[in-house]
Amino acid sequence: MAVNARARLLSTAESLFYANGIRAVGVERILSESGVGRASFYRHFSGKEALVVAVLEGRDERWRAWLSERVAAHGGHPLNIFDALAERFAAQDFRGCVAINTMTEFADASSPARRMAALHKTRVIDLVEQLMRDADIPEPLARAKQFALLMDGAIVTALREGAPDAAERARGIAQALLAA
Amino acid sequence: MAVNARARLLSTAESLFYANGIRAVGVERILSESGVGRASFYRHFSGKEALVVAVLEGRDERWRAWLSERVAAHGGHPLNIFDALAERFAAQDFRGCVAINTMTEFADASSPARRMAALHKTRVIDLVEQLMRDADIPEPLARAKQFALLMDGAIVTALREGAPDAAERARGIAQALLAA
DNA sequence: CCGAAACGGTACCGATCGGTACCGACGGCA
DNA sequence: TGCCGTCGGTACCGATCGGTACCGTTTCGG
Repeated sequence: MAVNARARLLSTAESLFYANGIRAVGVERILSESGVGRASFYRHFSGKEALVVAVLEGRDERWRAWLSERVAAHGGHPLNIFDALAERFAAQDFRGCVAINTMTEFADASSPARRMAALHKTRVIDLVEQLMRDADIPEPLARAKQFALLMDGAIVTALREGAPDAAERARGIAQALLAA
Repeated sequence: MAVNARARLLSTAESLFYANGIRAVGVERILSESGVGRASFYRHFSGKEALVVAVLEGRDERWRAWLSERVAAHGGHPLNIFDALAERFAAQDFRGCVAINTMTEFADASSPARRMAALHKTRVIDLVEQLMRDADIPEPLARAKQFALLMDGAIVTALREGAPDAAERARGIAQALLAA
């Protein structure tokens, strides 16, 4: 018998949510594309929202791991964040940031999904702050928040333009910022 | 008899879409809250998507008019864009940018709603570019694109943090950019 | 070797989705 | 006065929404 129903649900849901939006994907479709039975789904998750939160949680973890790895590969400097973003923006399936998309799709700021999305962003800022410290940049937290704003701006811009240019643009701004 | 059904539909839909998200608001709710009959709706709009596009169109026009006016009121310098944004972010009903929200909610980049949202952003860039020219800033288009990225970043950040601080942060970055 | 746990499949629930058809009532204009 | 266009109201459509209940089957550990 097929095992790991939960893992399949998470994987399928993550792909569908990211590609189509959360509200646009019904439970039915997740079930059919994952091959998981309806009952099994509700055995693992209390409902759709719980699945959304779990997906966001996994995405947060893996995305930050990916960012760390790619930044290190580009040299480890905070500016290399935007080199990593450029890679992501060029991907065929790029459709923005799940956390941003979640914030726009769920109006209630106190909903579990929104809280998870907000938590993701603060964790990214923590990561960036550590990169700042590693590079001996003064006021690492303030710098990290500035970079986070640039990252979000670049993500939205890349989604709008359908081109990875926004990463370079943000990188240029960040460079001017550090030089000032 | 009640008149101006179309105007009421647009006004009600705009409020509901902005506050709750587009997919989250059904036609039924727009009808009941606007007091417009079901048939009248489909007489004015070919469907929900046409209504969405019309709402985005109106929003684009009025938002840019509002931005122009507020920037002028703050002095007319491109940096005053972020003073205007700070006002918006502080509003109780602030829930990001309709164009950004639309881009994240609609996966198909070629859909009319997405095209309208993209058009809005290019028009905003045009507006910012003109502000750059008025302030005698070199390379106005490149500067406008940088500012647009900062604006989007500030909007997303403000939505995430639920506080208007992001506007000042973006203003600081923009200032450093012009000084460089 | 047997039972518990996890599984896939399906029937079903009320609610709502976007959309169509038709109705009677009211408005301004000729 | 009569007519025509706009209006609000409602019944209805098939499809899908998220969620529940129950089924028989498979896998695995005691």
